[in-house]
Amino acid sequence: MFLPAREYALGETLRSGQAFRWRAREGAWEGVVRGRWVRLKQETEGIRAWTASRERDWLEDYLQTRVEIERVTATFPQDPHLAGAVAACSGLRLLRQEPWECLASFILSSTKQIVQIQQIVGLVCERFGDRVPAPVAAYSFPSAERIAGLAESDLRDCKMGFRAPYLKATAEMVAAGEIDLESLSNMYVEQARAQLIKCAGVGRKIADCVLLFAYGFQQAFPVDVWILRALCQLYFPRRRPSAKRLLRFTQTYFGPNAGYAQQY
DNA sequence: GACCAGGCCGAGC
DNA sequence: GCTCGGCATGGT
Repeated sequence: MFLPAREYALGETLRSGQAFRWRAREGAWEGVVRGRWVRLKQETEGIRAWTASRERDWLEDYLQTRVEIERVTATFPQDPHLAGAVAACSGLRLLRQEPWECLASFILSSTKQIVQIQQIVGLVCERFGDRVPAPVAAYSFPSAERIAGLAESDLRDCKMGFRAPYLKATAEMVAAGEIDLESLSNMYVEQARAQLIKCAGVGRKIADCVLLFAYGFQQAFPVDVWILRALCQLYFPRRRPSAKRLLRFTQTYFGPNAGYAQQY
């Protein structure tokens, strides 16, 4: 099928560190979205997709192809740093991922480099996910129930180290219904963030990643070590802003689409 | 061998 | 309230 999309940088989007399961193969991108294998290829007027399903809503939703990116970047503050970033990454989008996979993946992300996160997530899917229909071996992301039922050692064997008990505890909370991931989309952002932070291994940064990459809360602004360095260098040169001051800056300066600004 | 990587948690001020 | 060490694992 074909998804029309203007100004969409597929490759940049899929390897921008928001999702960890895409692989480049023969000039296309292969991955699994909500249990469906799909192969994507950039074309001038949009994105070509090969997949078993004939429906398209799930893929348009995931890729956010209907978002008019110029309307988003137009809300950014006038600022040479941001203008440079927009020019350098034109067409970059935020995806709309499945919440559980996003939450679990970012629990596994702490103090790991992206290649290693990809490796860990890949192992988890291969070992505990289900095979999905595809021309190559492909697996779904294992459900919270599935992970909750595993031994911590099974998880550690996927090279996730000290993150294993966090992932297991969070999977147990989700499986037991102590946190309802579905319901978060109907909440205010602060309320949804407080829910996520109840999970083991989830603090402000990981919560904001999930709010932004899975739920589309565009005000969420994940501050990782790299963003922190960039903010200090670009906006607070030769000063030492407190964490509180810096947080307030991210929540006011960048406007209603701060999360997009962060990604750029 | 030392140091660091898309943090979080718990202890000690 | 804030700061700081510890936490696995793999790569420079």
